[in-house]
Amino acid sequence: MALNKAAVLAAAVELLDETGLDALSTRKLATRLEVHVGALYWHYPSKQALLDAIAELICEDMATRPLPGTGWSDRIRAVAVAQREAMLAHTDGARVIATMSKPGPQAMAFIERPMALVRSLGAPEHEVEAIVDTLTSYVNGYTIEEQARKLDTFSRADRDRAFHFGVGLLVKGVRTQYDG
Amino acid sequence: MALNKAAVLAAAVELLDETGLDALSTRKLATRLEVHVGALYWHYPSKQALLDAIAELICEDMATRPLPGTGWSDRIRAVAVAQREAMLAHTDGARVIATMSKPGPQAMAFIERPMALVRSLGAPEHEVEAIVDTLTSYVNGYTIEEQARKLDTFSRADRDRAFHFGVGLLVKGVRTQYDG
DNA sequence: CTGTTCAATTGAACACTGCTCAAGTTACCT
DNA sequence: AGGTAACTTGAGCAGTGTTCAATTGAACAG
Repeated sequence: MALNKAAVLAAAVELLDETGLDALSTRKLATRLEVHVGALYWHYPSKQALLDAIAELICEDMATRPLPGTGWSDRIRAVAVAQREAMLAHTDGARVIATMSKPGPQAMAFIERPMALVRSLGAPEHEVEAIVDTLTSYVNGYTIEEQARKLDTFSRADRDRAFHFGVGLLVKGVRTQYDG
Repeated sequence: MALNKAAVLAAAVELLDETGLDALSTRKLATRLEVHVGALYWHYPSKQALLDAIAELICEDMATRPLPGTGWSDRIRAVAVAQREAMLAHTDGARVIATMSKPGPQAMAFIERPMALVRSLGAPEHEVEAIVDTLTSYVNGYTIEEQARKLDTFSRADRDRAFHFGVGLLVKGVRTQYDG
């Protein structure tokens, strides 16, 4: 009777971190919680709903990390770093984000940060969306690839370098159009 | 006795296109080929191997599409378009590419095209790789998102516009550093 | 023809998966 | 003490990827 949404979610994140997304099954989760499978479905209507909750947790992390830097380009870089870092914090984190069924409140909260930043450059609203969409698409794409194939081939330092380079390219592209 | 690797692969692509990646099961594939499940494993050692073969097919498409345009930036844009188009040609194509276990010959052949293009700008080799990696990461990230959540929310024209905008941003970023 | 070889397929199973639900067990409120 | 709502159990359904001994069928050698 000690089970609740939060406990299920916490155990699911643990299991995800230890074994990865493909090995995250409702059976193993139930075993870890010393409960039968059916009990999980009282708290979450489906495995996808549970994965969506994990995605929201990751998005909350993205949305609440501090953004060091004062200038515009430093802060937009920091947004990209926060997005990647929050996904890297969990095994297959990027894939969890990619497979979420629809953006929840925390996901919305997160994109509001780069949106406000880019808006302050004076870009028209529909281009603000396009720019932010481009940035987040790149970060997702890079991190999915990173977690799928780069983790045991490249050092963390190398991966960071490549990522920062990519973000730099994008930021330069934005700057040539709206800044200075 | 008419079964062979090519026939299995072709049927798998058909099934993928009709029902999507999540519904692509070895059982349904066997039924379509009027064969028992076990027979598939004579031709492919695992479902993943079969998915890798589909991924290679998509990559071959990326690598062989014509690249219209004469100038440098037109051709690099065309590479990005070819990459996206080849993935859009199949249901969940981008996800198939993202989950392939390792890049095969056709995948290598494809990245050689932007590599050569960027090399011709005079960038040092390690930056060539970083630039191409950034571009392909963006295209993958955008197309994964597109096929997962944008297909029945935005028109094809809208999606094309957003994509071209993103590619343009990236190209501008590259240009400010190595061109003119 | 016969006999052998061997690639290819069958048929049946194994160990898993997400999910459902009637029946039970609690825990709390009146 | 009785009733109600919250929660869990236990068993099962329909599906998944994968394995493998046994069988087929065609090609080839004597």
